Amino acid sequence: MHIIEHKDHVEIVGTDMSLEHTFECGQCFRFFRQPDGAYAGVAFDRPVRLWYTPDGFAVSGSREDFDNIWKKYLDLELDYAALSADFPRDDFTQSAIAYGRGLRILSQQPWEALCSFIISQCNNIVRIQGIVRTLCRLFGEETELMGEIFYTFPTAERIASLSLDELAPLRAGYRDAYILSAARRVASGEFCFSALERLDTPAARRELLSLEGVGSKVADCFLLFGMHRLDAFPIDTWMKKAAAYYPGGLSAESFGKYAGIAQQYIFYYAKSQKIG
DNA sequence: TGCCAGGCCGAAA
DNA sequence: TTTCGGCATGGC
Repeated sequence: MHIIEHKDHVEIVGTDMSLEHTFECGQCFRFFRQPDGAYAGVAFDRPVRLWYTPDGFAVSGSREDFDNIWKKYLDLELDYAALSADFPRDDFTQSAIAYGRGLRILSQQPWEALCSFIISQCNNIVRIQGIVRTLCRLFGEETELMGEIFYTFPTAERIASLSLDELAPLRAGYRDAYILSAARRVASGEFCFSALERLDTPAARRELLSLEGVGSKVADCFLLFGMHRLDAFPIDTWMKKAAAYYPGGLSAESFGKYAGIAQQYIFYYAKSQKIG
């Protein structure tokens, strides 16, 4: 990986980064493909654009922002091709890896990931994106990039100050109460992300299950996408169905300490094949 | 129109 | 311990 600094963006060459696989694999709900082919969204309260260049891809903003924020957010220092070489050799897993080539697990902010995956339960991705978009537009802060208006993800404190009636415009249904409950526990300091960082993944998962509206699936998605616990392994109904295609069944042990990355390849592939 | 969606909760078996 | 109905909403 080689970095080239430009006036208003940074170019990264020598990676297998796939913007579409990374931003369209269902791990985040805030980035959208633009008419010019770039991906634009907001993370860490900053609007950002990413696009392909002849030799790699580019990220808007300064070299300092790239070094401090985007390099880690995009998980650019982990060699996904090398680690996925150790995954099982069955056709199903290998097809999933090939399909999702260049996919990277983002390091999203914990509160945004938790809130987003509470919203995700029993919901489809297009509608999740819509609810999150409304949440940010109504309660986030306005920001701007290249003349386009974006909104930051609202803080837990901001949401904790709201009522259920004020959340009703989200049209999130029964998830309103879960969002509000989680926001209040986070904002009060009773539920602390930095304390969670000090726990191993199973212990952190147990803590997460104490949140209203957080079960095993939401907990694992949060651990993977909000805390970058690459061993977290969301198991749900489609995964059990997908296991029918994998002799011997799918399990965390099959993929070692990168089970979370593997499950994301498989999730993305299974959706494309309409498995389940 | 009906099925389904990155589920969770509480009750019943 | 597993199973099951209910929950809000809207994409397809």
